[in-house]
Amino acid sequence: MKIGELAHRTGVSVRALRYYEEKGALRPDRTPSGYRIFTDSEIRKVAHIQTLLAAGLGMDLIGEILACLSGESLLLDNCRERLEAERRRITNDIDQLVHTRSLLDDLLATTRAPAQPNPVESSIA
Amino acid sequence: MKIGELAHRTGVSVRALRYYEEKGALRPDRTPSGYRIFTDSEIRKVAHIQTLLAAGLGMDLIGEILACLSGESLLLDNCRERLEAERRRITNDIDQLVHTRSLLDDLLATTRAPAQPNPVESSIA
DNA sequence: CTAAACTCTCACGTCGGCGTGAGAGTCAAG
DNA sequence: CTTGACTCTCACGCCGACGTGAGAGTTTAG
Repeated sequence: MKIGELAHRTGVSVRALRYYEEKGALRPDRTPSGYRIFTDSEIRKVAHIQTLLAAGLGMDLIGEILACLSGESLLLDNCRERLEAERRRITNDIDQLVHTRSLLDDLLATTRAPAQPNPVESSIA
Repeated sequence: MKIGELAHRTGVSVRALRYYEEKGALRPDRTPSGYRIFTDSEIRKVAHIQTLLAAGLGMDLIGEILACLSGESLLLDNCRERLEAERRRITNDIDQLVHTRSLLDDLLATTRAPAQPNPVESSIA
């Protein structure tokens, strides 16, 4: 498929897709005239990129990761260390967010407290 | 205390403290000559600002929150709604991060799996 | 064959949370 | 009174993930 369709099917802008390629996260083929051609599997990759971006990883690292994965699996040890570092950072972020959420709860509670039925928490809380 | 000491005691740069004031999150007095004068309680406020920033809230909202709190408690309903929206966003972010973390675990596992002792998870996991 | 719809490659604009001088006033120590 | 450490107010710089034209070629429907 061409870039417009991929954009439509992933909900990601054309510009963003080109940017992902620029960073090495996507490696589409080209038609003789220069148009990018993507396969269905790229849809999943785009979803992964979005997920990793949302988790705070930079495109440079994501590019390396996807390059390792699609090129030929088995990441360089170098790359593994960076991934493990990111994993630790994410765990810290989670703890931090949980803490911050209770801070917000305090703010919301101490300023007024209308009766509230149990609001069904995050799957983890 | 003056801004340099507050910076030293909070670990936040002088520039950042001035920026927080500019956004209405801090409201220091001034000496006749124009120097900002902070009280000890500002130390806690700065910590809160850092926490909220790390959780992804913008300085504009943080400014409103701290203004409400320090001015006189009881947030405007308007402000409460925004806080509750942020709370929901944070819960979503947490779920998202937990999901992303397991994605990273998959990546790290499927590419190689050396014996690993239990690495002690986040307090919540 | 033509016009609309897509796509291509530059390349500059944006936004937020500060960093980093520039130039000038202020305060404490000797 | 001077010197050096702080502080003040502009105001431009930075970085990352795109947005947004500009100008030009490609493809497809009628």
